[in-house]
Amino acid sequence: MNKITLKKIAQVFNVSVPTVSKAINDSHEISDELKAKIQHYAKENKYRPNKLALNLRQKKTKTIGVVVPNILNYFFTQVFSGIEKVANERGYNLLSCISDESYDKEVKTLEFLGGGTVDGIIISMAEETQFKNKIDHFQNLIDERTPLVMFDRVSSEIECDKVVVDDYEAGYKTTSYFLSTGCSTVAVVTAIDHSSVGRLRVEGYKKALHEAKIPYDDKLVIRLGKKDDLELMLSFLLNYKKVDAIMALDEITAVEVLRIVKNRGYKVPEDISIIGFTNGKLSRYVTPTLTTVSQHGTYLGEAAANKLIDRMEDKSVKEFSTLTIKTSLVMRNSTKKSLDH
Amino acid sequence: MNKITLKKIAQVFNVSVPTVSKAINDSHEISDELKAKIQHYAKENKYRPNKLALNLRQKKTKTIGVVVPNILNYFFTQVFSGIEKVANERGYNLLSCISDESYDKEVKTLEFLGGGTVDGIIISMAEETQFKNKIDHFQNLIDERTPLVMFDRVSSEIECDKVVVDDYEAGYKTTSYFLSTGCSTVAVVTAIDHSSVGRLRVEGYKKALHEAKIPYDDKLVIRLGKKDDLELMLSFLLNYKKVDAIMALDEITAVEVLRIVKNRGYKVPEDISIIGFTNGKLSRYVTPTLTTVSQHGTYLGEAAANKLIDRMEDKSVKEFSTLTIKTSLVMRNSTKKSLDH
DNA sequence: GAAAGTCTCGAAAACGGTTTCGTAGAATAT
DNA sequence: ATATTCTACGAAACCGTTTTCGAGACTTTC
Repeated sequence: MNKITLKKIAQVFNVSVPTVSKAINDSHEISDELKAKIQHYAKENKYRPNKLALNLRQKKTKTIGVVVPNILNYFFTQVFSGIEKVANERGYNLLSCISDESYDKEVKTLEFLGGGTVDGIIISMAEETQFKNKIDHFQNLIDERTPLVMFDRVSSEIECDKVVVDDYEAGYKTTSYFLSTGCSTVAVVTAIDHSSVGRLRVEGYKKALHEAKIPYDDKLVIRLGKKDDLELMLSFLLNYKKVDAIMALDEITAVEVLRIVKNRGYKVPEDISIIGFTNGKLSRYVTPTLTTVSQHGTYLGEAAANKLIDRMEDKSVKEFSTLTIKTSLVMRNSTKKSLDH
Repeated sequence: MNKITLKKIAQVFNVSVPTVSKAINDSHEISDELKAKIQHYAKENKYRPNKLALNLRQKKTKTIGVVVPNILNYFFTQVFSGIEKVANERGYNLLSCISDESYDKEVKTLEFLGGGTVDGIIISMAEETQFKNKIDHFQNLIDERTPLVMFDRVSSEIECDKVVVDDYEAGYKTTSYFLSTGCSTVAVVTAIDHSSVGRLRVEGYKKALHEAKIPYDDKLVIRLGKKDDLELMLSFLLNYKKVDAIMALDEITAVEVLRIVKNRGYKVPEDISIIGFTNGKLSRYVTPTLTTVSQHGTYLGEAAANKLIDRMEDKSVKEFSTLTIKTSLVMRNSTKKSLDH
């Protein structure tokens, strides 16, 4: 009373397994009469070939594994939908996993995906992994010859294809924009200072300050740990100096900063301008709506998927490459108009 | 230069494949000396057993397929994390897919998951599937004897385990609460009127009205299609009658309603109270913060996963059952205080 | 009427493992 | 010295499928 297989059908008709296989696949080798009988029986009994056996035989699964750190982040859902679009178009299935920002889960997930389950993997590193800088599990994948594409949160020590956001330029562009609207004291709030992404944004910020001949003041950069209280740290900041612009390195932080700043009686953007990273839904619905940095997640996802599939399908050993995607500012109401022009 | 297999190792040491297998699995049948050599070589060359082969042999994958309609909906991400928690605890992997509310994708996804790829499936129907009421693909799964648990958006025509939210009671409770705060004209905005979930909430709404001896007025229920303009329909509603409470059946709609109502000069909750379904992030960050119906997604996910694993592991044919989970109101600032008590 | 083609099927091998069973030789017991 | 038990490995079967090849039966051809 278990699942139906070729063998069972073969027994029913008293023929061999290969014959049934060929009949079902409409091979010319089998007589029309027998084919008709077998096909009818197969349909009747809802025969479905066993995927595992098929994949084992063909040595491929037509499936891509995608590992994202979390799905509460709008950027990742965007990337994901980009990957999905391309995968669909090019005939691949997606097996998506969430590392939940945890190193252990990431390791377990990659162990699961490796060893034949998928043909290739697209991944963005978990926060904890970047923090610990443990990358053996990626190297294992490479050693196993599983094609790998890393995106956004990548490791420079792993040799593979990569797609990243130009976070350095984003930090630069955002800061410059603040300055062009007449702001002079730009602060940064980051909850991701241990990540390459966060650091690059701050580097860009420094560059913009430098160009404008504004001295860099480390006290203007709030680095939030897991248990730090944003409200408290922000009040220190506001007491420390008359800040008139804040760049928040993720969406939730941006929205929180907005709320706190408003609560304390500041007008946004008249007193303080705010720009948040990740152009998600929250930013569109808060009051005032937030100007954000769009990382073009969908496009990034598409690029990553194409890179991976290209490599999976073309075995010719090309050099690994890194694609850098520019960001753009989405203007809304938490910033003033630029004075330039 | 391809992946390393037992056969390759066997050739190196000039032994048989089973011997290598046993050596690697530390069987007592193999001499310590040979085991040491083989294990060392395997480690050195990063041997990893092929998952497909293993799964084919054991006839199980220790993997659960999860299909959610979308991940932009906070409720589903909650359910997902609940499923993940239990799956982890009980030693199962998760293979998560997104149907993107599309019938075709759902069919393709289930075809992918069926046929041995996973041991069991947890799914919530895509919007389009519910609309078209096509359920053959579910029946196929059942016929294949793949254990199936449906949650939230379920089909009454499919016989399987189910976990649902008590949407009827939720609609009732929400409406009753409005009335208890002194509201008298409660409207409903639904973008999901073709789904069982949406309809049940409206039924609950009707029951509450009936109990309060308020006649049901169909004009107070706005049913949004894909292309309908909420702003326009809402302005008709507000012109039609002096509405003082609005129940919105999903989070985005709730937030939109809030924005539109505020724009038109109404005070929330003084002039109009609002309650939204799905207790997500948006509701916490808009101004004023939104009172919402929490569907306890995480708990639901845990329950669904436990139900599925129980069935997968215990072959004794139990009756299918449906678990109904109660909602609760999360009080915030878009509603007035209850006059009761 | 023999040679050469079709047609239609089955046997065997392959994918990469695990498991059951058999067995040769060594070690132990009697 | 013979019977018995270990020890340490290999053979074979198996999971479910596809593919290559071979072969019998029947047709066609000259």
